Amino acid sequence: MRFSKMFIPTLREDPSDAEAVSHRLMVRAGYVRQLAAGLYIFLPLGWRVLNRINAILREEMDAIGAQEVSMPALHPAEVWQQTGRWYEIKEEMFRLKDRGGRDMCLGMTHEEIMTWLASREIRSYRELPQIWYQIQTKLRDEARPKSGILRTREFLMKDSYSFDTDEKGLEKSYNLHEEAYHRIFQRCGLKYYQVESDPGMMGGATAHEFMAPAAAGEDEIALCDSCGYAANVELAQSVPPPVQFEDWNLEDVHTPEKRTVEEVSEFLNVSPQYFIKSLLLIASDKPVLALVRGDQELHEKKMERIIGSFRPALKEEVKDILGVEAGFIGPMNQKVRIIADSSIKEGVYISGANKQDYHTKGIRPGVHFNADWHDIHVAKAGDGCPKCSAPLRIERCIEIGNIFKLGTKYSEPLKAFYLDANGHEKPIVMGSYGIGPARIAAAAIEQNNDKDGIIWPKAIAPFDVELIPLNMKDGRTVEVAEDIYKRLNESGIDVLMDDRDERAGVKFKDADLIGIPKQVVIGERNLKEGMVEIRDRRTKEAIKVKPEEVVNRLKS
RNA sequence: CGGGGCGUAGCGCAGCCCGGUUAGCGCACCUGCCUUGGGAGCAGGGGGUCGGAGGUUCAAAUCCUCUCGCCCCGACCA
Repeated sequence: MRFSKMFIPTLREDPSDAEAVSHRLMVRAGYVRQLAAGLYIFLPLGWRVLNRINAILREEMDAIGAQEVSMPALHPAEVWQQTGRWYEIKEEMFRLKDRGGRDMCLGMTHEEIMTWLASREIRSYRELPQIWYQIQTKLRDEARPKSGILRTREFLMKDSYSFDTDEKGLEKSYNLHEEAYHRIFQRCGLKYYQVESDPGMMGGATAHEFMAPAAAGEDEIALCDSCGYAANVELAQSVPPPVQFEDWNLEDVHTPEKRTVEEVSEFLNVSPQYFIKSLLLIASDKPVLALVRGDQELHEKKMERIIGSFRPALKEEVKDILGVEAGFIGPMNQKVRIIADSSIKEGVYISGANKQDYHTKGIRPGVHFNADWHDIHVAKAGDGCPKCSAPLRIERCIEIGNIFKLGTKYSEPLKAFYLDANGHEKPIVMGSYGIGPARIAAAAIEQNNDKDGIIWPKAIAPFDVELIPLNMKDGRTVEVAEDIYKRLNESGIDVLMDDRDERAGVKFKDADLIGIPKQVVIGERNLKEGMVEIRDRRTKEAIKVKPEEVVNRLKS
């Protein structure tokens, strides 16, 4: 491809509204343009990258026996009503009516439609297993689109769905995907982790996410370097650092105007881990008192799994229900239900005295109060690994893929049943597996860039090599460039030749910005000795070779 | 949906507080000369509903009200 014939609108300056590195560079290097919040146009370079990623996805999906299909983006409401998601999902779903007044929606995912298809077509265990996939646009009315193409309202997604006769079959399909995903992300040149994830509203029991570490990511994962434990912070467990307790006697201490753990801790000169933080929550109109250690935070998602949805109590509610101001509540002599973090089961603590301006010192859990014990704290860096106790690390990541065991959550309501060998009707056991190609691209940039621009991993770069004839007015330069261009094309190497009549500096800057991993520089200086230069975008190292050797050197 | 910020030429910005020539700068763009190994130089030129609507005023990019859009933080994220 010739640069002069390709639409590559590079920008000299950073776009003002781009924060994330990948966003900034994709706009600046001419890969994407923004149409509106969360809506992006992929320009020729960007589209090439996506297609390269998609080609890898197809190869690896096909390799595990998955079959590509094409699904409508517009869905009738009925299917979504049957699984109940029409009602569960709120503003996130784009809804509309057709001319006949029928309720429709834009597909945010395709469990319903895939299962609908299976329910109509799959009759017998002989037809199973099946894996169907699509690489198509999904639409979600995101509450907050952000970080360029990382979180958009319309996005490409590789979704696959497995259909099996039983759990064992599902296990197999799940493992096939797991392995395929490893191959995919490795081929894409990403650094990533596989972590345990929250199955959430997708239902089902087991789920994993594939996470690419990057500052622009929205997720945090807990990692143990010693045993390999890896989990999304949304569900990660941890053992807070142990505490050497004092043998305090039970007594009330005067703590005037000291309400937060920090304030009381400072006032009494006792570290926060000797405190019990008491938080009053309102769950479906019933108050619940949540207790975590003073140096820990309440994990709302974990709590929600125990008591259902809740909200923090208002100041007045605290007074009404507990009879004391929020800053002085504690676990003793409570009538409300208490859920306490397991990490405070042992020890001697300070907490609110349930009377104004007083805290109680010497509280022994199990002796002075009772509670339901659960893991309700947020795992943080330095906490002990739940498996091996080594200290955990927290890393910020971009979720690039996920795999879920759905079970029969969708097959039952949509009546996707098959007949087993004994003639019994059974629900198909399903799994669903997603990968976001644009997120792979963004993660690759986040992980591979320098002050000059993008440094693409080989497999997903828009081109394999950029040819840079420095002076298009020099006959010899053009002649040699054209010759190398022809040879590269003939040998199946994707090449972009910067044939613009621009100064050398412009071409170098653009080449570095665009980030094609190899550059071949043809300049008069080296041409005098009959040589051209092959440069590595990442290391900036250059080697001189004869023009006719370029193809072979690039192939090796 | 809560909090914050920003809308002035294609891009990046100044001007706005404290109203008053013809709305300015850099880059990009067009023409010519010149130049060709890291975003050159000189000369000339084109390009603006100052996000939109209403109001205050003799006079509004500037003050007031409303509204739309975008970004960031949080909530949310099937």
